[in-house]
Amino acid sequence: MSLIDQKQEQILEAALKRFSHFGVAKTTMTEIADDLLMSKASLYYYFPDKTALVLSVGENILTDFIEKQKQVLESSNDFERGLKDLSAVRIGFGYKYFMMHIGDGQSDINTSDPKFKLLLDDLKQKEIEFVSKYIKRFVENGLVKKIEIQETAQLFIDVLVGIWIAEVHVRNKSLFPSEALFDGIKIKSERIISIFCDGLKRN
Amino acid sequence: MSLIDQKQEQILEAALKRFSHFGVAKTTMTEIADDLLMSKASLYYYFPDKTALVLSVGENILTDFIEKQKQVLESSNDFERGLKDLSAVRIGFGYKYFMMHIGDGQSDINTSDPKFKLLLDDLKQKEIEFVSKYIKRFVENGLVKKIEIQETAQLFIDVLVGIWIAEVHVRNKSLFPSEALFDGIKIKSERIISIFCDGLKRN
DNA sequence: TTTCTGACTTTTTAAATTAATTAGTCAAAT
DNA sequence: ATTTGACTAATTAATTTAAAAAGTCAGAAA
Repeated sequence: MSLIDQKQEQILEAALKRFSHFGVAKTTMTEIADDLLMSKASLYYYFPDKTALVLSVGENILTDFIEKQKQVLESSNDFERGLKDLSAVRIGFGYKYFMMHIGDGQSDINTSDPKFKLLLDDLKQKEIEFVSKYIKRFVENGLVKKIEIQETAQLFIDVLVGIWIAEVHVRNKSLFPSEALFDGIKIKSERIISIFCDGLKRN
Repeated sequence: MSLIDQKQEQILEAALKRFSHFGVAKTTMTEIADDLLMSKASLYYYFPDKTALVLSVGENILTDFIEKQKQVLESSNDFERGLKDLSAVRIGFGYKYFMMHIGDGQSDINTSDPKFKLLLDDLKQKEIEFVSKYIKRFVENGLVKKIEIQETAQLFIDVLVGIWIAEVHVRNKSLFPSEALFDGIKIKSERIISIFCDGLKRN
């Protein structure tokens, strides 16, 4: 890894800490520079602007997010268990990066920026991809009905997102999320997953 | 119906028109009075303040909302069809009264007002009640598994609300809802309802 | 030559001030 | 008992001002 890459890594790390704690809007470039004992101007030597930095941090998180979800599904042989574990991973990430409000509308991040749109579209596409792949395995297994796999995968994710947003948006009036909120999301998600899986079972 | 009640009805009617069209915040008491060719002071003779008027309109809508949903379920003998029709009623209301943003967070209405909370809590309770009653019929029929009925009813509603909010909140960037948005909600809701029903079917 | 910085300018956001609108009241009239 | 014009009080919107943050650059340090 080149020296310049190393420096960028350090910056990304420092930025991530602040972003995930305080959100993007409440984090200034000066603060990040100070954390690293460097000048703000140096920061701008490694990243052309704040957006690029945010985007880079976002990419890292989403790559990790996708990877963890893939792993969980690939290592699961129990259809329902796998989807519940997937849900747990998603909720874990949501909790960890809650302050960044990635892709939930009330975002710090300028979601209208086409670069962010691209990132989120890519996320969505990949999610549908690996969930589809997972479902396909169990269809071929004969454990799951022959269904429109892509549509079902999409629907599954939509339902998880729906429960997430509904809970955060409607119940969570207190700006900061509580443990209880996430527990609630987890329980509800698992319940619907159970029924969902039963609904897909081959009779 | 007494004269005073008649006047109140007229006012409620005029208020509803404005509210559902422009939202509560963008409707002034003067406008409502003008629509009725009466003075604002007269309005205040019949309603103590704007909140009371809004609350009264809200009550009417929610009563109607509950009633229509009940009817649909009571007159259905096909489990899945009934729930899909229920969904259609809900989406219809959501479309009609979208500008009022009833109970979706970004509300015009001061949802922290305990009187509104009461109204929405009551709605929720009644919804769980009639969906539970509906499910119970089919459990007793033997067409649906023996399950935790109340929890399942609640979950069902949560899923519909989730899909609704997720679509409106994430996809609908354009303040005003499009027909396409509601079509999307309808399609997704119906898909998940199908799987949901299959998941609850007795084998 | 590559990396870094202090001092700077520009842009954005927040706070304070002012103006306009709206909610709500009331004495008097119908 | 009901209605209203003329009023005040409270909220909201627009404008201005001040502060903070983003972003630049000539030149120093490695």
